[in-house]
Amino acid sequence: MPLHPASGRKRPPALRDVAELAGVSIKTVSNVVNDYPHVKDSTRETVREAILQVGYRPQAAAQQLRTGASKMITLAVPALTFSYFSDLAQQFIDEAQRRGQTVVLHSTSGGREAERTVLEGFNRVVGDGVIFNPLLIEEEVFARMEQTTQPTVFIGEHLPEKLPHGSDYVRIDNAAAAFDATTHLLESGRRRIAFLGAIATKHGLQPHSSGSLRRDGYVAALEEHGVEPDAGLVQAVDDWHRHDGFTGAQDLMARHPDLDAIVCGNDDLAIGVLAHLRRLGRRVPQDIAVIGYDDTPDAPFASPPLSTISPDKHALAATALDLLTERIQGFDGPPRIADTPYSLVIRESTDRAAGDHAPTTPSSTAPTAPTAPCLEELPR
Amino acid sequence: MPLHPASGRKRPPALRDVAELAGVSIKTVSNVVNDYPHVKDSTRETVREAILQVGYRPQAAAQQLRTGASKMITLAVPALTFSYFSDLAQQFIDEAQRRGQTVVLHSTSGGREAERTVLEGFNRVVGDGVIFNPLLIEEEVFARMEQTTQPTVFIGEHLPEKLPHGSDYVRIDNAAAAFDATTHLLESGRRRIAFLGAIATKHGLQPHSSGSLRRDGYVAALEEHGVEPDAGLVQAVDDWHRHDGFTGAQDLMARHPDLDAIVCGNDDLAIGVLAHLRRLGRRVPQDIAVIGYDDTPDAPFASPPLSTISPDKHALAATALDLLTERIQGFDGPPRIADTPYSLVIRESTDRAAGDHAPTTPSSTAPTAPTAPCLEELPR
DNA sequence: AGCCAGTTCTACAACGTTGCAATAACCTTT
DNA sequence: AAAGGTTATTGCAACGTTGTAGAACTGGCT
Repeated sequence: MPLHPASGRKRPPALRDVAELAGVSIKTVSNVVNDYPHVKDSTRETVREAILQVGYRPQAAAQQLRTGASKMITLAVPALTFSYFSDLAQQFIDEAQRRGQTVVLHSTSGGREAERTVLEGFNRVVGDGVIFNPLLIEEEVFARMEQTTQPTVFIGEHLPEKLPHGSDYVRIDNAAAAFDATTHLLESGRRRIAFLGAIATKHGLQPHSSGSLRRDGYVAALEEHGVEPDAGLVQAVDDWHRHDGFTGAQDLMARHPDLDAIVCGNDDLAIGVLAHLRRLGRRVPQDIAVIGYDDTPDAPFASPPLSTISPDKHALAATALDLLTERIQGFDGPPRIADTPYSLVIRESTDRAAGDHAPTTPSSTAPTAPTAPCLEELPR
Repeated sequence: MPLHPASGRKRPPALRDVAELAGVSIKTVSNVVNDYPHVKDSTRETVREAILQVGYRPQAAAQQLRTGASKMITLAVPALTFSYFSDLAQQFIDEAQRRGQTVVLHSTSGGREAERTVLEGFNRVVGDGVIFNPLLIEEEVFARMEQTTQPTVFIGEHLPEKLPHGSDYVRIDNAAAAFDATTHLLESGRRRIAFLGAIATKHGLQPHSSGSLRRDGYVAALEEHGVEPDAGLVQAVDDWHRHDGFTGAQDLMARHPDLDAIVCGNDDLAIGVLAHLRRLGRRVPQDIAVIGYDDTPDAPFASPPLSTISPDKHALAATALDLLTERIQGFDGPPRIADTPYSLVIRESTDRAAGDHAPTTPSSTAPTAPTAPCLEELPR
């Protein structure tokens, strides 16, 4: 029972222990482990046995120290309690696993300090690069950064004017998506359309947050269709949880009982909105339409099933990992920006003819879910 | 621009670089970084400046190699697309962050192979210990394991007869919780109570899965109240997603239109069930009661708000980390089993008098959610 | 001056791994 | 039987860090 010199704890088996047992050099064992071709078959066999016998497994730390690469990447998102981020995290984990990488997960829990820590490279180096979805961090903090301290890919909507050197950015064109969502409502005849989701918090308004971008798309669509935007129809919320949707709808409906549609900043908000409308006795979609954003797993099971913008999370994850990998492998060009596709998913919550047809397949993103004998339409 | 000898990539600043700039020894810099007390104030200052100037950050890998500890722990769960697991993961991340630890997240995505990989210690050592929530792994695989290859804490319900040496187990008494849930229904006068959630898949039935334990509690409660359990009222499902709840309810209601309550294996299933009942025009809770398990963030926003078993996820995470930390610090006693509390949360879906009172506060688990000016009751 | 007790700083070694270069063993071919 | 080539194996050094032990100072006391 060998002890670690510094800690006094049991030391896990190392190459040395295998080598001793197999009667070969440490390097030979290393060669076997790494499938180096020039090893005699008989030796390889002996070593393999010894490995099993002592239960050897390579120490990632030593490999990283020696090779300079850890095959680990850090993913920093606000909080897994948002279904959008837990879905997204799952995509990253799967995609990384496919590439032989391991994901270290950091949650900034929406705290500005936590985000700054991420941006400044944490307090220690762990992993080869970072994928970071900021929410709150101020633009000026970005601006001050001349360059990143390790390969970094930003995701999300918090676009700074100028990315730090050494970083890339993968986004979804939020304004365009919100434009499409709003256009869909306009084309189905809605005219009094509210927007729920501008963030006005104790922290002050976020100029580049997804809320503002989506609102811009909403406004643009109205203008394009000759509908005068009304600032009173843009409802601020404290946060983007279901709960905020509920109270937001409360405010909105009290002030504007004549609304015939609400564009929501995300699905969680929309689900809260639906809950309030149900309470008011407003029928969705007959009296009022509701559309969300994110296509969370809840959306098809909301009552009624929720129309929404469905970002291609898989493409987002894959693209971000591609860019990050290039950075890790030494690419040192200027910051790149990649746009990722999205689609408009129309379900019952915006479909006036609902209940008559609409065989919508809920798009399940769960990896193990069967391909769905599925749920056609759900009554409200 | 120093290159890494083995990879040819840029080498991040190390203690050496700081030492050179500050004109002191490497060890002195190390002492400053680690707040060793016997350092002259002036020296400390010089070194601090040099650290900032070169942008030094400690390399976790080298620390781990030297000290034998990485301050990282691995969390392996089936999939973050289940709200239960994303909530739980968030709890672990927060709690670990509070203890200065970082979480490496593995997703087994329900695959048996992936789970076996976790159990066998992955292919390389990363982090100081593992928290593992198995779903599918066979009991015999556990039984064969004499001892774990690194400190391990199991969570979840898949209790093997005998834990491997070096591991602990934190669980929630599933049978008791399901017993309580069922008793609640019985006491409010329900008699034709079905159970949805036994897993019967291509993989075969899972003897120790949470589904079976919960079913056992359900059966026990019926017996205790003199209600004859009816095997026909136990409905198997392929998986535990909302979708499966929908189709499961379909089967169940077709065969037993007279049901007056359904106990669901988890909240996602229950939400699917609610969707189907709405479609059938059954009123919940007047005609039929539905109760879930997990208290996911959706539950209070379901229509109607869902009664459920609320496991104390925070206690679960904290306990698991406590036990794991003890193992990491050298505790080598026999396997321990810890039970974690749960509570029965009664919302509208099981409350016959619903709509009249019931000022239920949705228990939001989101870290940033305000303490709720809240949603009283929601109409169905 | 000489000595001790503290404080401040440093040299060394080792953690487990792998790239490099060198050696040793083995076959061919002359 | 020696030269040349290929295959198999190995020793060395270094990645960045920190525990240990000890050296070099400082100041206060006899």
